[in-house]
Amino acid sequence: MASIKDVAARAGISVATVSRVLNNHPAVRPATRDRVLAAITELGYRPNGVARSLRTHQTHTLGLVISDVLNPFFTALARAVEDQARDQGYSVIIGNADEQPELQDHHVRSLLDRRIDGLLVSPTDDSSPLLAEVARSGVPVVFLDRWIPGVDVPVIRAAGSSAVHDLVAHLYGLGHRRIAIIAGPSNTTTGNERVIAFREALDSHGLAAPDRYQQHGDYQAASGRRAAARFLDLHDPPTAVFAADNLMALGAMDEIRHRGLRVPDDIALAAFDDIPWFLHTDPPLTAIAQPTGALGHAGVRALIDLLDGRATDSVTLPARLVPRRSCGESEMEHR
Amino acid sequence: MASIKDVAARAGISVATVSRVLNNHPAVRPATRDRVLAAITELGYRPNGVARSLRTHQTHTLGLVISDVLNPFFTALARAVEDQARDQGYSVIIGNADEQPELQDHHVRSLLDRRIDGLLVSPTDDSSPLLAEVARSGVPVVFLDRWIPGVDVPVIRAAGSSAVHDLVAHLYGLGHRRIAIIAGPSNTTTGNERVIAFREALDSHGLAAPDRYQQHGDYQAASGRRAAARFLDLHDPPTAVFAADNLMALGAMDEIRHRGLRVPDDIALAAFDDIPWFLHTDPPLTAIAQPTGALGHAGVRALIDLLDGRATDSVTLPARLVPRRSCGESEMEHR
DNA sequence: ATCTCCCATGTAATCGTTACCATGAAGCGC
DNA sequence: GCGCTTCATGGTAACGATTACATGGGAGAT
Repeated sequence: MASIKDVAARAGISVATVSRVLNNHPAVRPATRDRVLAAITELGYRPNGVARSLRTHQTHTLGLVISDVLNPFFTALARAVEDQARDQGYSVIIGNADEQPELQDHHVRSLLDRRIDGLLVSPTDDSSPLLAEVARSGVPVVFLDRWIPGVDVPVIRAAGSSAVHDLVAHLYGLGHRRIAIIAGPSNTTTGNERVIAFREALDSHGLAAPDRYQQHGDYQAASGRRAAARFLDLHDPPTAVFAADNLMALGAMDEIRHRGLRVPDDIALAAFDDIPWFLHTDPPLTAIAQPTGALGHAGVRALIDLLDGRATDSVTLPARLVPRRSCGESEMEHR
Repeated sequence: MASIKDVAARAGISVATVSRVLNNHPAVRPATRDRVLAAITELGYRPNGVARSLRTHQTHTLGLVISDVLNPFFTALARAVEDQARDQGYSVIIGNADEQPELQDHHVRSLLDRRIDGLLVSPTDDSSPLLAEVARSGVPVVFLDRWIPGVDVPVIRAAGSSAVHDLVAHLYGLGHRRIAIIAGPSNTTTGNERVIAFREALDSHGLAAPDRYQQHGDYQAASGRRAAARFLDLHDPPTAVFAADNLMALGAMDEIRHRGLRVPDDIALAAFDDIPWFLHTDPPLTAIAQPTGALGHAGVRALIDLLDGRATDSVTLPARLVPRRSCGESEMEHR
């Protein structure tokens, strides 16, 4: 593969000048620039990004570590991150942590070894010594969706609390009084937040929140299924279930159907995270929609601000309730 | 950030020896190795992958260019590729072409500039001068799922044809005689193959395949919707529709429901690509399942074989029919 | 005791760029 | 016409690693 030296030789000029042309430095005579450009096309030369990175200490690459690529929420998030990064001239390397802290650490280390310019992370849990150290050591880091308390980096996330209140109000309005939650892992920030908002909302309607109406899952379908099974085995099963993410909602739906019960007639179901498929499930699922694209875009912007040394704040965007048929019929049905 | 020189200084030794320890070269006295290791942990040293790559001409990174990350089939494929690559000590940079040839070229170029060791591509269409040239120039390339005729690189894909025959037989068995297809773009190999298999299957049952029962989409939901609308507007609409990918099936379902019709009572629906959500749609969708994980794994193995200079063949894996309720009731219902 | 040979280690070239400094020519004011 | 600035360009050190080759010391063979 041709190098800058070959181009220089071909154009009868020094490598320094070729480099100037490449980086469109102003001090190059137009005639020379043309000669260089000609040599470049003749040789099919493309600058070696590796060498460039070594010299400039920049890779124009961002690392994105997420918990589960197969979760449509994270897929959409990754897509948004990639789009925005490309717009700004950056590539993205995605690391899929699969909700495993060790795998997350593996990816963080591997990305740092590749000298990515900055890191976007949605941490698997709320304490990662490695991430804390990385952030402290000055590597530009931004948390996306989830974060780690005590680690001082910008956090880009959606505030679900008011939408959760709306959801509970919606359920209450449809007559539900025994409402259960399939929560996320209690060692994730999103896991906790959603539970807290949920309990507050119950409280504000004077509803009880007994322990047996709260199960913890791991954001995977199978755990949603197990949690639903526990609820349905109770002597006074809940009339409505709120799943803290889309995959657990799917699992719960699975279990409910498996028992020959119907949503919403026998039991209502709602989920955190809206995804296109929810329109097409049987019945369409009521969900809390996060502004996924905006989150990804804001995350990249924040990280690039950090890279460029600009001041960067955390961003919290609103989530909103999207009522469909899975909690019972209401007058305000949306498509 | 500490470099190999710092480690050498700290251990009172030359950089060559540190490098030997790093690459566990045998000719290092255990005592020296320990001193080096100690210095490494004290300094928190991590080798600079960029410098290493420049020197060794290897990045231990693979490029994966796919047509649409948001399509669950490709998401799962990407996931499988990443898993297998990690097992083999490689990272993956994913480029999302969004079914746009120019974006695909952008990613290919950007990946090559980063000097990835090899490229996995699922081409957006069946002719890409850039990819042809890249392959000819000796860069290790493997095609995944789709390929480009005339470009001589290994192709890893699923053979859908026998499963398509099974599907048509299934539909025929349920009494369907007017069967339509929402095909993929005719300039993709998968688009064509599925149509050909479909028409052959119709033919073998003595069924006609009039032009009005064939529409082309672009593998996106909206196009499935439009195609379904055309079929439903006919004076003799088909009784069954086969969509050549999952997103177009989704769009078709959307349109059918929008018109107040029911699947399968008013019209049957089946899709190419099985995805977890199809279990939960209303009704559960009959689909042709590709061995997605195996495809991804085989793709990576083939590419690494190529990198290591081993002989590499194309691989074709079988797809299979997964009958559910969307084509009408049958005795053999699967969960 | 001397000669080999091998083992552990050091020296330095190299990968492909960028960027600093030097250099010579040209332009300009006086 | 002289000195000074500016411009276009060249030479070359560095970025951080790997690796071929050189080197010196010790062990084993004779």
